[in-house]
Amino acid sequence: MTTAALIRQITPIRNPTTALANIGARDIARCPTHCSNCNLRELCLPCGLTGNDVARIDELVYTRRRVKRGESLYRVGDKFSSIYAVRSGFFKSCVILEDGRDQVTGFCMPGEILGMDGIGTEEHNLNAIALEDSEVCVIPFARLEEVSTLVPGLQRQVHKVMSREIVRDQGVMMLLGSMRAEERVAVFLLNLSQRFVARGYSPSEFHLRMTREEIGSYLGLKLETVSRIFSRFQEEDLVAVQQKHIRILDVAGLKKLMGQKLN
Amino acid sequence: MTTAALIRQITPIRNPTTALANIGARDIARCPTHCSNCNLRELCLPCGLTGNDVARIDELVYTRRRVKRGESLYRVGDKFSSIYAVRSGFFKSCVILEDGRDQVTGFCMPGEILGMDGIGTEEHNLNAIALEDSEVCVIPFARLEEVSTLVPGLQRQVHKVMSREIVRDQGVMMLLGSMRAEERVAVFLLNLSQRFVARGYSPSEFHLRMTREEIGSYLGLKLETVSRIFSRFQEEDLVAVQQKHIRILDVAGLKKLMGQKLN
DNA sequence: CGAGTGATTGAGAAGAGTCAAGAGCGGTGG
DNA sequence: CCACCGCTCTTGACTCTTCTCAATCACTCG
Repeated sequence: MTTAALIRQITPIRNPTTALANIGARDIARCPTHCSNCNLRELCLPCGLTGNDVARIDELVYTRRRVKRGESLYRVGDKFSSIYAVRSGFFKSCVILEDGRDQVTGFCMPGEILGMDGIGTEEHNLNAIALEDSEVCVIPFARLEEVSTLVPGLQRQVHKVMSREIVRDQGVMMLLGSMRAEERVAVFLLNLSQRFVARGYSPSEFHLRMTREEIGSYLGLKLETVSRIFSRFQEEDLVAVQQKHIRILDVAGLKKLMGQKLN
Repeated sequence: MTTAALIRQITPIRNPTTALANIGARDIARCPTHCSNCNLRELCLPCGLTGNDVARIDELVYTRRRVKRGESLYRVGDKFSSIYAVRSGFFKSCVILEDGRDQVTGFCMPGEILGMDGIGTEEHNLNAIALEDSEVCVIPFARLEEVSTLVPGLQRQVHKVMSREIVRDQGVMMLLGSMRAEERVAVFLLNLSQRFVARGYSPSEFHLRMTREEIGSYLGLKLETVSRIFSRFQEEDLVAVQQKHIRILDVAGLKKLMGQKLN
């Protein structure tokens, strides 16, 4: 990466503002960046905290950072200093093996936290790459730890967020370890749907931000297999697929595909 | 990511070099229950803490619990109250789907931490089952959090342990998502070997505590496939397998198996 | 409008799964 | 001590899912 690109990337946004899932740049400049005003707060780090404690987070989260589509928020080996709350946009995290194999380990949407892979080793173990122009709130982890010692509720919340990440990963292990291709794709779609609902979007109709190849990588399948399964689902009237646009027609049908497993 | 990193990664606690020389089960049984005296302290929760801070953990960890082979330390749905440090023995963690599928999500050996799957939801999301008669130190999590607010080093350590668990899981996702059966088994063996070394055991000769079926479940393979691959490795003089007794003959050869297929 | 990605589809190959038989090991009880 | 049982492991033959390779189509962007 060039220094210029690096500088652009780490340039903080000076005038913090309120979070609305799809506000334009002009609006951003106008509103303050405070968790207490952010409409993602119920999904994000402050979730479950009371007004007072949220105010303590406000002190922490004063920087934002934009990441253009295709650029990375951080890369393997980068020094770890902060975790990030996605404000808008969409990310994938992935590792690249020396032989070139690239494994997507997760997708991240607004209100979700990125970067916890770096805490243990003090450098990042994953790449986080924007799948569309995105914006994140930068949460300096050392300061978060400091404030956590003063605000037990916040400490607890940090632990919960990390624990959920562990449980989530183990869900993916289950998916990769014991499900057939059809089931994997069904789980993937249903999971996306759920996450969109939680953000106030339609549960049944959405745009995939990632390519078939990225989906395949995440699910441990080849892109052709993903494509074939989308086609098969379409034939069976479970979903309507048009390139990246997905409409889920039969949630029950998709769920039935996977024995019983509900996430 | 390097192959070495991957092998390391699926190890729960990346230990800091200080290998412990030949601790046997008998020695462990003799020492009083204090982290500061424990042979495993360099691998376990206190790893990296100074004498003073370790003393604070001593106050926390006053209970131990024995778990007989085949019994569970905790089960899905149990109320979460503590995390556990394995003192002796061997555990697997697994989830069981309604349709009977059973996915092993990890194996846990002395010095490693179990139970962090429960923090987020306040109940456990996994089953932890002893593969041999085992003993764990019980660490009440609420008290750990309290003490953490007073001892920044400890808070940091808790975060590191959790983060490593996240990174470990992502290593397993990589394994399940993009490796062929042979590679998976090779990584599995090399990883076990590393973890035994860190505990002062032979890197090349050890007993598998788990069945072929459990290995298969963990690696996303059927038990027959695991068995066949062991046989193939034996034919190629990479390892000597006799039921559960494993001798690794050619570490380099096993490592070479990984990364032969480009994507 | 054309170039370049990304997506779909087909045919054939390969890897892993399934089913089944039998061997090895360890414990139990006659 | 031996025979038997139950469990785990090994091996073979066959099946089937998923991958690979390749051709073609669909969109997007300049």
